[in-house]
Amino acid sequence: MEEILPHLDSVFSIDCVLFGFDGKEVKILLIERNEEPFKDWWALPGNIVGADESLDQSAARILYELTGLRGIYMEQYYAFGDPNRHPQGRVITLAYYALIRLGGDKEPRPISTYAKRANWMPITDLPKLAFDHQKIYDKGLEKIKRRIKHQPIAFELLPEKFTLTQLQHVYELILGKKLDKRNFRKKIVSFGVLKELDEKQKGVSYRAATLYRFDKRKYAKLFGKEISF
Amino acid sequence: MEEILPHLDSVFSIDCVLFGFDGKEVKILLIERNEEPFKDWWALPGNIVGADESLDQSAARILYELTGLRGIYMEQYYAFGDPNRHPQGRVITLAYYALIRLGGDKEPRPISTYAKRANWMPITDLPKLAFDHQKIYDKGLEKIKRRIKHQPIAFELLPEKFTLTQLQHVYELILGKKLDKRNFRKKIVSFGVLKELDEKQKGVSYRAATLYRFDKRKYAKLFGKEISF
DNA sequence: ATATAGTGTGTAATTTTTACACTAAGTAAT
DNA sequence: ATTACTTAGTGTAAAAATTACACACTATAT
Repeated sequence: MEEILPHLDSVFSIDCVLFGFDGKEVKILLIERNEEPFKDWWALPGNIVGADESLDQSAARILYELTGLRGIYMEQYYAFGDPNRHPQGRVITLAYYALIRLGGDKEPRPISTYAKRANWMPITDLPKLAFDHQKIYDKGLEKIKRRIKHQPIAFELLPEKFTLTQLQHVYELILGKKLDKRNFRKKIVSFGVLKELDEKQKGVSYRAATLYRFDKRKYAKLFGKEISF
Repeated sequence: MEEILPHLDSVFSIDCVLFGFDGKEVKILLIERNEEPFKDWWALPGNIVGADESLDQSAARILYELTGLRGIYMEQYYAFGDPNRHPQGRVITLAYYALIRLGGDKEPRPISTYAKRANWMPITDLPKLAFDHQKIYDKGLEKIKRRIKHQPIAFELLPEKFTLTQLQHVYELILGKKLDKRNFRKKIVSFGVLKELDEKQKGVSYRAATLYRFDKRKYAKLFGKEISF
């Protein structure tokens, strides 16, 4: 139930944890603030929700403004609204995470006014974050860990064609633990959402691995079935 | 007559899906609106987030005002913010669900201004809901289904002392499917969070079942381990 | 005493998960 | 062309978890 009350001066924003994977490391995109409060601190990218935007649209816009990317997998995961989380007033923020394959053209653009610059930072070595952004990040990572066990979202971090070792690598980095190669392959293949290609990895100085593709059609059919690691 | 809308970027509210169980049915608490828009429609209880309230506090307040209950298990689960979800302006709402044991003194109180009355309605037979509240409810049920499979929240719907059959009943109602009695008991007991009491059910005209209690201490120790149905 | 209604229990078959190590294939250096 | 190097790719046996399934027990009511 909602009523329109005249007294509010609360601000509603969206903050994004943009997870990226470059083949080596999992990173998130942080911006260096150019404004008080927390000037010169690193922070999660975020913005006020526009008057005519849906929440998803707003999140997508923030991502687009920062990276030039569209059509990225994003998911709302938690609202943070402690009355004191923002030193200058009441700001309720809704957190989204996104999964992005890095490399090539997908570097963040040089940025708007409120940030000096943006950087992909490895999640293994993050700076102190502004506001309650550490908490927001932590919860995001937790959510994504849970999610990756049950839904095939790891593909979103990989190029269209990838090897099973790369896929396993993503799982290991996000879950923060080693997985057994044979069991991993057995399981991931058994879900039947991978399409083995007639193509091999290129440019490696050892035996080239077979490339696979995520098969969205097959996945759609399975939907509802859960997977688990 | 046209209402004059304050000039606001957005209004931020909380809506609650209060799940209750009376031993027979799973119900949710709905209010009958006494104001436009959607006057005379049934709706989820909700309210604007107060200036000095955290989100959890706000949800707890809404629940308290309606039921007089405190200390109830509540969980934030999703924000709804379609620009047109409220006919009179932009209202972003954050949804919470709660789990409540019904019976005895826990009936909803007669209500404040915006609602004529409040009623526990069985989820198997809900009326048309105001705004996008059907969507909010659907998502809440979905979340709770997932949650009940992985965390011992079903206890929140039961009295302190309960029988295994009652517990199974709750699972069946929420998951929407029958479970095997022997397997259910085997599994739920194996988690080790139930304490068998020296007491039997009373007032039944057949063999009385043993009563159990949920053991929070044991649960705290297990935490992190997931359960699954 | 008998009918009734729900309680409480075990096992075998199947499926899933886990642990574990070597050969194959390609590249690079000599 | 031989060798060294590096990662790809594969199977099996043991253990654990899940499933399917039916009947005797116990308390009450008549």
